[in-house]
Amino acid sequence: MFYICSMLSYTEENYLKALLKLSFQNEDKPEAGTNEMAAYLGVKPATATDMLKKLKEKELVTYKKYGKILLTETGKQNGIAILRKHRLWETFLYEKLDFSWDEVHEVAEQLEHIQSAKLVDKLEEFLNFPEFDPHGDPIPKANGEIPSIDKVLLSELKEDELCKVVAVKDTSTVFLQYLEKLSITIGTAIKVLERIDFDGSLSIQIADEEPRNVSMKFAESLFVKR
Amino acid sequence: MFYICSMLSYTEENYLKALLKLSFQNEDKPEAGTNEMAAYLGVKPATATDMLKKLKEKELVTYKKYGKILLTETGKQNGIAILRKHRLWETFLYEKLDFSWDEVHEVAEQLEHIQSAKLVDKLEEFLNFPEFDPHGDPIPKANGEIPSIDKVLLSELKEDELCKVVAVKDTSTVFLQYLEKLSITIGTAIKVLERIDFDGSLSIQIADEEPRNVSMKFAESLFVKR
DNA sequence: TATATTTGTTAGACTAATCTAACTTTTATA
DNA sequence: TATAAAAGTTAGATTAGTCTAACAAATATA
Repeated sequence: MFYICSMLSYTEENYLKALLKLSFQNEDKPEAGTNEMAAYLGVKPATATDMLKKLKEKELVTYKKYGKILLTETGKQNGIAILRKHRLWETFLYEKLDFSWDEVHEVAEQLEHIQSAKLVDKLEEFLNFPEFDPHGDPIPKANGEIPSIDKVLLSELKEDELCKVVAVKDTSTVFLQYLEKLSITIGTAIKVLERIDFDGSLSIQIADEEPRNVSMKFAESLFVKR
Repeated sequence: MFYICSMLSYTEENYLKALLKLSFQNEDKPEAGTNEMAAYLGVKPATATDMLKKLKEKELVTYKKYGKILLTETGKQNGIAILRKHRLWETFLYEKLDFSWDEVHEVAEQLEHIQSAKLVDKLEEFLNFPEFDPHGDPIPKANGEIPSIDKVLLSELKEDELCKVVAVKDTSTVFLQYLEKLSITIGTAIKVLERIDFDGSLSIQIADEEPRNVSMKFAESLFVKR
């Protein structure tokens, strides 16, 4: 039962991670299409086709011509290992090196490809076995387990409900910087004061501040816990 | 006066670093030959020739057919920037993640290629602006300056001289593990008790321990300060 | 100094990852 | 259901880094 193969290229690792992320996005059916993959990775569909054939050869994905792509168990475990590294490095950058919320991703994209089992495990220990990264996403354990947490979108709450921010759904720089401007971070308390049916926007109270209105798009980008 | 170009490939960076290291080795004339480079990098001479042409195009080295290779000022500054990253990461691994003396190099070889000016500077700050890495080698500053230190080889000392270990010349695993076995680390005090002319070996006292004999090869692999 | 040895270069080929352009299959829709 | 649109594939080319084998230049040595 040894799933993690270390002889993957930088690029192969990225394809596996992309596939894993896409499978999280479409929870019900964790498959992806060639164009979807290509768009996600910023390459042309032709390129993705070639790579997918290669990953199939290595038994990391199941795939046949014109069909959907699915990770095999081995492919999934390898993807999870990369995600684990990514999120541990993000946590390191944020907590130890004072990187801001929106700066960590880009550097972690590079760091996640460093090959050293010892490094990952020591880093995890150094960070005190964190369960969630700076964006609130769960950090897979060494055995591949992924911590889970109850969370709903802010947009799902009813009037007068109280909650705490647990994660961001949208990790774009522009959204993260907006959150920073609003002093919203993981753990911030929010109360829904009013729901505006007209456009789906919400009037909310952030911590103890003055009420403020946020758009439906905003409310659909933030995960909270009731 | 901006020397550091960030558009260097992983491989190009390695060639620059190798050239820099070779130039330290032959202090008097900091040039290198094609075969020397190739051997150092573990590639064939033909490969090195191609790469050197490319580096010449980019004005990182001066080089002409059948001639010696020399770093330009830009090439040197880029090499120093990589060395800086390498040694800072080694320090991080050793001090914060409990890696041993002989484990840090391999992982730092990978980490040194991460591209992020902010990361390097923040890491340096996090480590409290160390001047020397775990092997006692100087860590270049952000401006390219390299801290210097008085050091001589243990083999140069006379009988009855006292010294402290400041760096290792040989960083091979087998030597580092031997040092660990002898409880020698940076800062350890050593007294030369006797020089054996026959084979250049020394009788030394390490800290407060019992006298012990070490070979000439050993004494020529350790840097100390009187 | 003539020749052998060492050092370095060139030419041609390979692999991984990418592209474009043309083609094929699947799916959606009129 | 016929056809247009979307999705996916193939073929052929490109680039970076590497190799081997054959060759050329420089250096060492008899």
